[in-house]
Amino acid sequence: MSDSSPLSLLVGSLARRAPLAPEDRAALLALPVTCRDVAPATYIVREGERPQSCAVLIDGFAYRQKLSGDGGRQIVSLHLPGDPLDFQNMFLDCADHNVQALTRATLAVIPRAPLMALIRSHGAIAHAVLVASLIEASIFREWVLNVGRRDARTRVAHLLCEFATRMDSRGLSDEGGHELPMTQEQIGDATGLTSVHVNRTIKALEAEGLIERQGRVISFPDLNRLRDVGDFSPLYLHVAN
Amino acid sequence: MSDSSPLSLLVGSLARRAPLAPEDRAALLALPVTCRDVAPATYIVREGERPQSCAVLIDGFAYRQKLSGDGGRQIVSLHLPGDPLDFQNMFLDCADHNVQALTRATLAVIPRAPLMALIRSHGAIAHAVLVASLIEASIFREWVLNVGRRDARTRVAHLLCEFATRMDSRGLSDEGGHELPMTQEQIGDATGLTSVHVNRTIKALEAEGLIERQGRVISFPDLNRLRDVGDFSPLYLHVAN
DNA sequence: CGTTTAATTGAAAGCAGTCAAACTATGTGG
DNA sequence: CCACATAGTTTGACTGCTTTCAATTAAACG
Repeated sequence: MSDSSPLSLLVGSLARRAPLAPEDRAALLALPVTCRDVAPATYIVREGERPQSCAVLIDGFAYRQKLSGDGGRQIVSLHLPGDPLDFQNMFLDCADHNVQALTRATLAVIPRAPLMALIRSHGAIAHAVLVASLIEASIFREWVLNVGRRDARTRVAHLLCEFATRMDSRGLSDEGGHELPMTQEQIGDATGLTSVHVNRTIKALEAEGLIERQGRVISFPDLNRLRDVGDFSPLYLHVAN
Repeated sequence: MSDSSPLSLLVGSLARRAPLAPEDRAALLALPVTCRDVAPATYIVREGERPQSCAVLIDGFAYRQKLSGDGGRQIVSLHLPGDPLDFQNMFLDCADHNVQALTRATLAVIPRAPLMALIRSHGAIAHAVLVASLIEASIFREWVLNVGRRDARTRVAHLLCEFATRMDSRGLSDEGGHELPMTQEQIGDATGLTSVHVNRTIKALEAEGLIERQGRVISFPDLNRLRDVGDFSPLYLHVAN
């Protein structure tokens, strides 16, 4: 648990559902790593590229995004500190989507070769990477459902619940509130709605007392009730919690 | 390539993007396996369960599906012969979605323990499983975009293009047409539309000469034009093709 | 402070949903 | 081989959720 290394967050993230021996943890922490600060909206991975390194989110938030032919943007997932941002590109031929910083963010960048070597030589780490990517896939499935079969009110509430739950499960929440780092346009891109309708939906949720806002800090006075509204069940996140 | 084993399809499916040595292939083909025929709509995996075996689709079609609280159904992916249907449940605590047979189907059922042992002992097979699940995740991302940001006409055309492309890439297409095994209601569940609107959309595509139908066999006289309409680019499928 | 970005609001239009009914396959049993 | 039952497709009329367009207000930032 050497909190001094930027990768200790990654170790915690991987070890949460797949056990890692001290030796595995040490090997991960010994990886060569470069830290990099990026501004909001910076592209971390671009569709079509083949990155030669793997970024891990250390601080701040990021998201995955795809563009449709007519210019529409769809955010397909959100990422919290500790999340690996492009494991998949180490194993696939080229990136099939974009990754962007949502806020100002700090990245730990690991060169491709030593990380690959580590995964090949340490079965437990390979296992943890597989589990992490399977959980990510589960979240994608839930998003297909969210965007495909729920109305605007439910969709937005679901997104907020997922965010709050994931923050909580990592102990990243402040007491009494979660800072939601998204603009209403970004919430729209994540839910398949327009920013105008997101605004109306959020104001309605606020009027009902389901959420409270002060600036960009959003809080959930009654998360249980919001979970009902958002048709939210945390099973798909596969958190012990 | 012993085509006699029901698992030879799986071997081909895994080996397509991650090389497998003859020894790896032989080990896969030596797995204990039971074949099972199921009727359309049979549940292969149920949300909440923890399966003790892993089904591989040998013949016919299947899909993954989730239900929303108000009874809506969202199909989140389609599966073709050769696809493993619940690798993820070997590594996660419990199933987060349902898997159902789309048509009458034949399954090869592998007990959990020997398959796990094989994956642990053969790095190349573990690698292939990871690559397969990463590609599946890529397809989920594209579906989020499809359902979230495209209009009905584009969505349906995209689904048809994906189906045709995946069938083609495995040599499963008949000459001059693909048998589309889905009802219009199922197409609606896969695209986030109602069956009524799917019907109108499909009839419009037919009137434009983009698709042809005779009974349940659908064909694509001009797949290139359909790809334009469906905003379809096969990059996300990660097929050599 | 001034400038830019984000949030808010209203009015109008449209795409897709809902409801209901008719029609067409498909398959089954007599 | 036909009559019936069932499942799926098709069509029309109407509704409504969400988008679009446009303008205003508020907040963030250098």
